[in-house]
Amino acid sequence: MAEISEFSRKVIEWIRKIPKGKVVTYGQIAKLAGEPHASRGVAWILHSSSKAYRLPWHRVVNAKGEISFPVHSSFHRKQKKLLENENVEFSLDGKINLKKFQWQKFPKSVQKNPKKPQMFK
DNA sequence: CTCTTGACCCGAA
DNA sequence: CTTCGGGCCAAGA
Repeated sequence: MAEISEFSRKVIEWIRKIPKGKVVTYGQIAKLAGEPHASRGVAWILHSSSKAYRLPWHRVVNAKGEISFPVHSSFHRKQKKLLENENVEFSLDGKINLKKFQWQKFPKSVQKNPKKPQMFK
């Protein structure tokens, strides 16, 4: 196993815990892993480690509930098919109803953190 | 070793 | 509505 940071390990761990029929956004995983702004790293970890760790990468979508791949891409069609096989519904626009299918690990109150250190003006 | 890239998210203008 | 920039991570050249 390659030596990876704790963050990556958490990301992989969380992804493996995604229940069937649920989807998670990149930002969601990043928050769960303790890095609210590391959604980019999450994406790359999936991209790179999905094969090595056998991760359900198809359950990870962007914040819009849409598959990140181009519509004409075979990956897009493959991911959509995998999700539909898990009873995940797509709208006509190809979007997923996050209200129903997003995997919410913790309540909303936790998502809004009263302490926001950075971002000075 | 450094530099670039990649399947992104969020907020501001 | 669109466009832009900042932020984080790891792997590859």
